[in-house]
Amino acid sequence: MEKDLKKLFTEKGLKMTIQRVAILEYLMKTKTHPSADMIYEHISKKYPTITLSTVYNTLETLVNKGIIKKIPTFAGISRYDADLEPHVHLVMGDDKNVKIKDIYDKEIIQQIRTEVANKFNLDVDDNNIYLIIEEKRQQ
Amino acid sequence: MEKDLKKLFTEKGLKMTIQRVAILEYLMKTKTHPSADMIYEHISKKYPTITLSTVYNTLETLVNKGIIKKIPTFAGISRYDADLEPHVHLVMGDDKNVKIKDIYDKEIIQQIRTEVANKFNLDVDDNNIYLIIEEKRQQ
DNA sequence: TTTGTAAATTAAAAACATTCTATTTTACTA
DNA sequence: TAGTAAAATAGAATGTTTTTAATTTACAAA
Repeated sequence: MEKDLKKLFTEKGLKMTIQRVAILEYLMKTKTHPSADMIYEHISKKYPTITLSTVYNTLETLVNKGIIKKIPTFAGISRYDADLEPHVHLVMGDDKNVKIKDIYDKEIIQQIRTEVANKFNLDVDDNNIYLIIEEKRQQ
Repeated sequence: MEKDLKKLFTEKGLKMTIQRVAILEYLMKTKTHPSADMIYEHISKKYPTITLSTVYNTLETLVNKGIIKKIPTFAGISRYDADLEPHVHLVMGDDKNVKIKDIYDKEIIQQIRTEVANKFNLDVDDNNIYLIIEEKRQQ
């Protein structure tokens, strides 16, 4: 598995560092779509010298290289996902409690793509679609 | 028209102030889905004493009272809309250039609601749906 | 295996949008 | 018209993310 990561990093022109491996492996293992801070909290238990800057920088690099996905939320805090299988992110909840679900249903994805995206002449990947559903506000 | 606003504010238990009227009227007039800062820039030309805090506070109040909508984006900057006609917000572009389009097509809205929202047992209004399509990243 | 160097990590500061606090001002009721 | 609760203001504070400058590291080439 480490070999696979080595290959992946090399292909993308990235050096393989302890920090990058730790972050990517954690993201690949979890299904919680963690934030940068959540990732930092988790990783720093094993690697106490890692900094939050590194986590942010690493995530940005991995996103730009197409290795992971950055998920927008209404709470102003991005979440991350290493699952590149085509799927739609459904973001729900409220500012204090963001909930993210994955929609793998190909029909739904296809419908959204053809009915909405293509209507506006957009060239989108299946996994660049985020559906944000805000819960009703009080009063 | 001012009478209508007076009625609206009173109904919602809000005092009608110059600032609130200016902000709401601007939002009702424009179709640009402006950010708090854009609204501040526009309003402050006519009312130079208004502050950015007031714009934020007012927007928050209007959102909580259901008078306007707050639109999340991937750029970490919220945008606002006074159009309460049921429609879906399609958020596109990139961090530096957010583009928002309105989808009024009832069929599309209904499809997203029934196919996606109801599948997850969500009780959503038609205009609480935000579809964020991220453009492909470089490299 | 060692060395050179570009790339990555670090710590800290800065940037940015947004919220909060304490004070002053205002809208509206009586 | 005066009293009062609500709103606006100025400025500080917050929280997330980015940037900067210095140190450390990965890895290619000798």
